[in-house]
Amino acid sequence: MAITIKDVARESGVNISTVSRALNNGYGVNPQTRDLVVSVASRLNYRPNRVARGLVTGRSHSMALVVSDIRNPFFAEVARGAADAARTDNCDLILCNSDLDPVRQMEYVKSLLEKRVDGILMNSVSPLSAEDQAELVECGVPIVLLNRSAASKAFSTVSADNEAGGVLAAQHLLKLGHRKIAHVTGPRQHGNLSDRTRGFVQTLEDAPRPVTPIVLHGPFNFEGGRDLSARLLAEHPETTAIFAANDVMAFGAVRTALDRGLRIPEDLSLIGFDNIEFSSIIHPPLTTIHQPKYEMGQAAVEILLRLARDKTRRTPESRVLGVELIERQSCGRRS
Amino acid sequence: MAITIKDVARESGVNISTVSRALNNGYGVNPQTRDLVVSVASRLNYRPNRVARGLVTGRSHSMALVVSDIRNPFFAEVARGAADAARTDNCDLILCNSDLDPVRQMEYVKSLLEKRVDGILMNSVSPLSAEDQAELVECGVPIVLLNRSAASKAFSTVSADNEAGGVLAAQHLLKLGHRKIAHVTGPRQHGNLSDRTRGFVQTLEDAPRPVTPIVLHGPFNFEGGRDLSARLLAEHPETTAIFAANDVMAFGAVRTALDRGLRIPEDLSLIGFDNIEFSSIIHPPLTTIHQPKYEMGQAAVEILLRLARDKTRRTPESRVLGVELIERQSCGRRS
DNA sequence: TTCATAATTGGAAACGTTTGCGACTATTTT
DNA sequence: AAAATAGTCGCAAACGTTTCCAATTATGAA
Repeated sequence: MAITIKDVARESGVNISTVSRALNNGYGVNPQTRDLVVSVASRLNYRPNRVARGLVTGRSHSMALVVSDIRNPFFAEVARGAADAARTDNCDLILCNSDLDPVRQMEYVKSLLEKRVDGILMNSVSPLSAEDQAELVECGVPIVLLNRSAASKAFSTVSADNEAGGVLAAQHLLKLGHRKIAHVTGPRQHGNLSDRTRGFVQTLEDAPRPVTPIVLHGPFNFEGGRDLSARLLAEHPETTAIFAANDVMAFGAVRTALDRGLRIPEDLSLIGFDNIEFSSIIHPPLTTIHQPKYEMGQAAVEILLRLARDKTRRTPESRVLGVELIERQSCGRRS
Repeated sequence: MAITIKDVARESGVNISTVSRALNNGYGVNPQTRDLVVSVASRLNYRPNRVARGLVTGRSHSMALVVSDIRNPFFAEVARGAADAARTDNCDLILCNSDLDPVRQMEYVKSLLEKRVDGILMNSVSPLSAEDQAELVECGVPIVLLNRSAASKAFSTVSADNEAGGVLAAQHLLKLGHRKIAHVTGPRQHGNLSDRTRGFVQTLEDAPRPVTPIVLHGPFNFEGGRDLSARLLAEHPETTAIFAANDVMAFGAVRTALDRGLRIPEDLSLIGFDNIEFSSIIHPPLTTIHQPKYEMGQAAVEILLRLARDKTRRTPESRVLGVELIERQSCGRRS
């Protein structure tokens, strides 16, 4: 059996309450007995039982991260930021994959509530029914949503400045002299994607010499990028630049370009969004809009930590983090 | 405050022990009162406090995954498999990133022990000192190591059949008629890498017309693959095929080939190891040895789960999972 | 020296469960 | 009809902490 606070108390000839005080804050206990207790504890190799502590303090010192799939490099990066931030407060991070399945997501949340997690960082609540969402805001545990700034005001949110990213992409293409511009993106109802699209389209239309881009919606993945850009180039071969709503869709566009014998960036310019690691590895290295993924995870648990401490006034907090244009070699100049 | 078993007991007019029995196994309690209790519990929206339960049962229903970095796609896939397997037993998965730093790794482990996790799935113990390793085997919590079959017999292990993967790669290249073959891999002391190397080299040397490959060691990442193959091709331009010890190194070799104006697979054949998602996305799609990453994560927590249940005879268990050649378009025929 | 005060410690309740044991009732057996 | 048995259920201890409160001791001021 593991050794407990009682063993330490017996061995040092004091009461367990003294042991507890000596080992925790150390305040209000005689330095001598404190030293004694500490030495006995380390000699016995005592490790406090954190679940017992959690029972009385009400804090479990764990956070949860509910994403659609950790295999998505975007979420992996967020997870790393979140885990590192949690570690600074001795919290650990529970990983849940929902595949955006509402049932699974609620199952996870309920299980997490039973575990009394101190906070939950969630990918999305949009697939959830209104009742489920209401239950989430009522359940009492702090929740922050990722990249869902448009969602209910009841939740805290952390997101990248998606609209600004769209603007950056448009400006870059404009500056390079492009006039035949297209945009391939995910499903229409996708909140932060439409922010990107809005910033992009608006900027093109507000330009001194306005451009109206072609916008295509489809699956938010490699195949979507590949197929959408194939359709696009078949119908509009005059297109000189494509802005993809994320890097993986851009990779799909690269594949299509290669299949059609187009050179990048000579024949076709490509710009992505996310700046995942493989954007710099692929050929040609992809010009893209950098999202501060690691920092988003970090910021999210910082908010969660704050909310967990102030059990009183828990006003939701929202942060939007800046994005950045990363120029690599997939965009070329047009006269 | 959250509502507890006492509230349910009071509301249904029975003792808390009856509530507990009714809600758990349900055995030994009158079907009528059972139904009553269940309905009251759901009406009050009662959620059992799992930390209180954990305190008495001694099981926390959580597992931990300690990897070097979740951003490595290999580990992300393992994590997904582990999380899914854990979910089947209502366990959840705590994610820890060690960066292979021994200090951080031990900190994490100690923290996990305090949390009374039911098991730990670990990337590696090799950076740990002998005392630390001894402490791990002594601590009483089941541990399974990933891809470290050569490690101490005291731990359970799950690994891919690395040697067979090396054999497969060699056979494939031989079959395509290659005679000038090289192998770029990670640092020399890396256990499972040397398994791959051994299988590869042995097979080439044992062939009817034996081949002695050039073997280069370097950093186990993109830059390593890029630089090693650059050096290789500078010194041995006659090389027609390279086996990289993982896909990311292979991507580095692709970059080098492109830089030198070599076509893949016409001028240079490439074969990787891992079969991460981007292997099929990159151009040309990479021929590689598939590791069952998801299944490895799954198998690991299955072992952990079994070990957690049988607190008695805890004999370490080892499983090695098969690998598979995935033929894509980065390897060509030589006459 | 005496009293007030501060510092240190112990006792015990509490956190929310599970579970062994005994008591009581209903059912069956002889 | 009495005894044995099975089915229900309540009581209370236990899990390992933290923390409030009271008790004791040491310290300083008057």
